[in-house]
Amino acid sequence: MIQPLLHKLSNFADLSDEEKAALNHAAQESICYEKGEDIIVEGEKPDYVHLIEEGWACRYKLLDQGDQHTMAFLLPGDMCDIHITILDEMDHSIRALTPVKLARIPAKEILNILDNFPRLTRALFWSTLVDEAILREWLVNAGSRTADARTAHVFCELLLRSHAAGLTQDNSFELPLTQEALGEAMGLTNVHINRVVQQMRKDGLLAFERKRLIILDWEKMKAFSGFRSNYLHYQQQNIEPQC
Amino acid sequence: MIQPLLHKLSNFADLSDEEKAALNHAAQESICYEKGEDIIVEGEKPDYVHLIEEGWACRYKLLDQGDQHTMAFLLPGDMCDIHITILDEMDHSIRALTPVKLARIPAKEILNILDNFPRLTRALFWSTLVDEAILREWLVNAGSRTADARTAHVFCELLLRSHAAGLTQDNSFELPLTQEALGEAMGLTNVHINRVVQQMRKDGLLAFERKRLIILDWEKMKAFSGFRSNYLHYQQQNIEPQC
DNA sequence: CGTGGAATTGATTACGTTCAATAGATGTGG
DNA sequence: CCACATCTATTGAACGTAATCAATTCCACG
Repeated sequence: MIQPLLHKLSNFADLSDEEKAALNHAAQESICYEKGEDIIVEGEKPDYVHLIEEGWACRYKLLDQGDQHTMAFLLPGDMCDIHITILDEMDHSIRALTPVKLARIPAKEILNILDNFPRLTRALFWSTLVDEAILREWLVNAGSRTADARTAHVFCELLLRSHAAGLTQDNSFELPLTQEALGEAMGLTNVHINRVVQQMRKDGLLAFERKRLIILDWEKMKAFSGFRSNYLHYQQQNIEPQC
Repeated sequence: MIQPLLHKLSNFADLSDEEKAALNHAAQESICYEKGEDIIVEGEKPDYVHLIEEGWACRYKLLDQGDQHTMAFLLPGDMCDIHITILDEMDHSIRALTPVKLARIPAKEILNILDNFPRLTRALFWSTLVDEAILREWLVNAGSRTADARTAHVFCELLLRSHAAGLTQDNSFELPLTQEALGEAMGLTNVHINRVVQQMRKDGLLAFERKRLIILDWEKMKAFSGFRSNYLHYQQQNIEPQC
């Protein structure tokens, strides 16, 4: 199923049934990975483009001393590696953070879409540019925001992205990550993530229930983290929740 | 003149005379900005795509408290805002760091290239994906490297990028930035940049002459910063200098 | 009910900031 | 060509955020 992708792209343009069918046709084959498994490793040149159907993954790089840094969270509806149609090889790796189900789209199917479905092509290009915009915001986050504001900012983003993929209930979404995995994305230790999250709970900003994150006070979260949603480029109204 | 862009794209593919002429035709009109002037401001939707011909610029975002974060350095041959062909509005601003000369390419000229010059289109898409890869590396930099390694890493990158644009002499290139401007990109204060640069000079890694940065020991710089050039996706040989 | 991963807490350390002052460089007008 | 103004680089001292190291508690799951 490619519902999350369709749901996300609908934020950019209303796709025709024909266009939806083309996407669906391309994403026939599915493949599953276990939690913790590598989907693509730096240096590879895969023949397929991967689309997340269920579960979470991350982009990451290994560093000299053996530790690693997460550069992106990939959730249902996100493309993992559309770059490989152009670039020589992957410059980073992708790993399953939960059990994931992926659509394997043959590169030639993507090229077919690029040749024959201009509006769909623009929608995919839009999605790529949004990914780049997210990267810019994460860079600002890492470089100029304090640990607590940074963490809150990513939570705000993930709520809206989950919402765009049709995965929210009210102001909550499934966040199936350990504090350690969060830390690797924020450039913080699991210890410090823990303290930051605790403080935000005390302040009534958010709550956790199982692996579900509930944003209790959206306006406060935005103010606290300096979050502005413009970089996500959602054109739809009502993208922000009411709390 | 679009020499720097052609020089850079030659790292991806050998363009035909016809393709070069098409690019040249698109980039007829030029415009100059003073040092410190904004070229594009967040929220705008410009009608032209800007290409740097001479000088340096930067992408930046303003933060709550009035300070700002630089997300990219743009040097000759770099496109500022090819996104605006798809996205609704700019989610960040671009400013001249030195006096700059830009080519203003009408959006319709870009669309013409996209429709009629597939190899050129792929070359431009390659360039966009490299920009995204640089962003990922900067994110790792900001999140997981110490101030000195981070600074050295960016210097390594700028040497190779300058080289790709045909702007190096031996192992040196013009770096027309204040330590404050560098700091805004690294998420460091000007004071700390100063100390880091001084230490690297003492260690014989690099030297400054006017506004020119000379890499004295490339291998040491790479080892010190954990720099690997793969993310720049240059396919040409001899991209790395001999020291 | 026991086991192992995840979350939590405490104490210490270090990297980089902040504030403040000085020195150097660059540019401009008289 | 000098005097002044301004921007940039440099240095010092104190502070603070987040890392590190080390335990302990919690919890999901077999």
